Amino acid sequence: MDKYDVLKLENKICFPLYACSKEIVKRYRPYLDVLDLTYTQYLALMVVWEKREVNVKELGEKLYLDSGTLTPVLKNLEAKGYVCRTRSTTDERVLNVKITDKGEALKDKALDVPQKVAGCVKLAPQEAVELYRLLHKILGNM
Amino acid sequence: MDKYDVLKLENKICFPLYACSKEIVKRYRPYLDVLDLTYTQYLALMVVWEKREVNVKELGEKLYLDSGTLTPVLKNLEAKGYVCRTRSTTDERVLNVKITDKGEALKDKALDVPQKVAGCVKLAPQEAVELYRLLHKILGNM
DNA sequence: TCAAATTAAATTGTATACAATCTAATTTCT
DNA sequence: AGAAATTAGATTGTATACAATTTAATTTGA
Repeated sequence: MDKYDVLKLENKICFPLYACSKEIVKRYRPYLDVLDLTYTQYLALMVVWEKREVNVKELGEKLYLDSGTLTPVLKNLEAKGYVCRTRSTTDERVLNVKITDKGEALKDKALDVPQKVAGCVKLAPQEAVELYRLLHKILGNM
Repeated sequence: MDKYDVLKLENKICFPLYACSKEIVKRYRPYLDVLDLTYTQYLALMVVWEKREVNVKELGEKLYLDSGTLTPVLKNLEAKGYVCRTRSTTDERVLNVKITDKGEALKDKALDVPQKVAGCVKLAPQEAVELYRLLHKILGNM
């Protein structure tokens, strides 16, 4: 044990988080490719599917993303016809993102994606629950 | 509970992993800014600091990154004078990345980064150990 | 009231990520 | 030996991420 051990990858929590996240996102790809969606587009759609209408600020808070990231993602989803973007009439600064019929139809095609990806995360059920709890504890504290 | 609940953010393990990873990486920024390093550059340097010399393939396996990502990162680190990149004499396909004196000097300046960032991950010690175990279990299975 | 401060998105610039492809070097196999 | 297959990096193209700045709209406060 020398003083440089703190600089080793194995001794960190951030690196496995980063690596795990990337590897699992990669597992989504084949299933999302079929739907012509990227993971970020899929994340954004999940929120719009649930709320039917949401503004960019709310979406950013849910997804931990800012408008610099979301603007092109949402323009892309609009170009594909899954959402429409309209300024709020009561506050022109606010952009509302609403699901379209085509976007609603996509929801049914996406239903089996979670289950298919879940197969590659081989944790016991109680381990998944614990991981979920720990991640949300970290997120809640920052 | 309807059939669309599987498409909610809260019901997934991947999204909190993705969000947690990004939020913690963000916490590195102020400390890495001082060293003129990005998180990815810092990750790469950690491996080079530990092994002194490593080729791109080995580095990619350690970091779960491919040459498409690593090539520009390593060129950047070379431009800053922290590493040098030289082709192996026994196999011209292989590119060796070696720490320089300047890179070695940077190691000491980076020593307190982990501790400073650790403060924002407010987990009990045994929770951090468990999180570490779960993440490596997932990584080991994929 | 109306200038100053704040806010929501968009834009700009830099740095990843990664799939797909390409190139050059090395191995394998007949 | 020499063609075919494999391998290591680099390149190309697309899509994030995010800090910093900008723009336009709204709210605050003297």
